[in-house]
Amino acid sequence: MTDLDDTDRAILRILVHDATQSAAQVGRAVGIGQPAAWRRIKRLTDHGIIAGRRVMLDNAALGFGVTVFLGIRLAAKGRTSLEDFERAVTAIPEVQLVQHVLGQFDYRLRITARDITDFERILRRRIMTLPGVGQVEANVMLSEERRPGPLG
Amino acid sequence: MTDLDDTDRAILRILVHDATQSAAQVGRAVGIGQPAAWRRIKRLTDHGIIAGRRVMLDNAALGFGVTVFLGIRLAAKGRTSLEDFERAVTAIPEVQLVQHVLGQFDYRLRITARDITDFERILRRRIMTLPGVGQVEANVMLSEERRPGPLG
DNA sequence: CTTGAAAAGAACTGCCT
DNA sequence: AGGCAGTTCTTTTCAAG
Repeated sequence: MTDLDDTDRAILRILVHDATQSAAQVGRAVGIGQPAAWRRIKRLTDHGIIAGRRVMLDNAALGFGVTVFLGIRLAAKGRTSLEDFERAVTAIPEVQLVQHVLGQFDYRLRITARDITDFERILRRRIMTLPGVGQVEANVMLSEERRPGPLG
Repeated sequence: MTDLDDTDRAILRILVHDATQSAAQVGRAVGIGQPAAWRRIKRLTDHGIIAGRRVMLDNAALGFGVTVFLGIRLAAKGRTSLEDFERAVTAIPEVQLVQHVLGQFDYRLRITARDITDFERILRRRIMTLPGVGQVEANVMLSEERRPGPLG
């Protein structure tokens, strides 16, 4: 495992929040020069600690004002049913995130819909018809706040 | 609300997956030139549809191999208790995501821990001592798959 | 680690179809 | 809207302290 020092952690903290910053800006923020910052970022990327760069979309601005989290417990758990379920759930365009979990539920899904009516349509016609669905729990998201996480 | 055409949607689909691509590369992928692609990306950013750019971290590579989702129902729901709870939960470094939700639970938290022992420590000393916690449900994440979402 | 420099490429601008 | 050409900036690599 690669060991990171405080400077690496500071760099990650910045880039997780805003990856538009240049290596020079990041370097200035953490008290090192541009080449040093660049080398560190490259090392973190090469070692897979930085796993990728993505743009974040404003779902509301795209007309998808409703985000719902579903907890799904499968009725019949066989080896094949997990794969069947995953294949089917992956084909639903409104599903943003599929998490295989251990606990009260077997899967957690993040769904985006235009409005509650649209969500009901997705739930009835897409989710409830998935192979093997048992108990389904829904939580509508009101607000969300991302935190830096274990980096501090 | 800004209306997007198919080209805009194609651009977003690419950048949500990998934002390291240059405007020229994105343009080539959607069949337009570099300046046209750049102008579209800028417009999408200015209109807030692209809400930001972030690096994705590999929590496992950072030594945080365990991700747990907590559903939390507050015991006493008063006007102040929501704010007290949010303030306290925000101060826990292992909390990556705080979602205020409507449904069976009041909040959903994403927690990262080094291992299950570490998670138990966080749960007992940090989560269970939060102001107003009632019912707590935990799901340990096994795997996660992101999908393009409503864009296609 | 730093500074400085140079080459490549990406970002940005103005003009034209 | 898109394309072309040019300018400015960052990125990326180097040498040297």
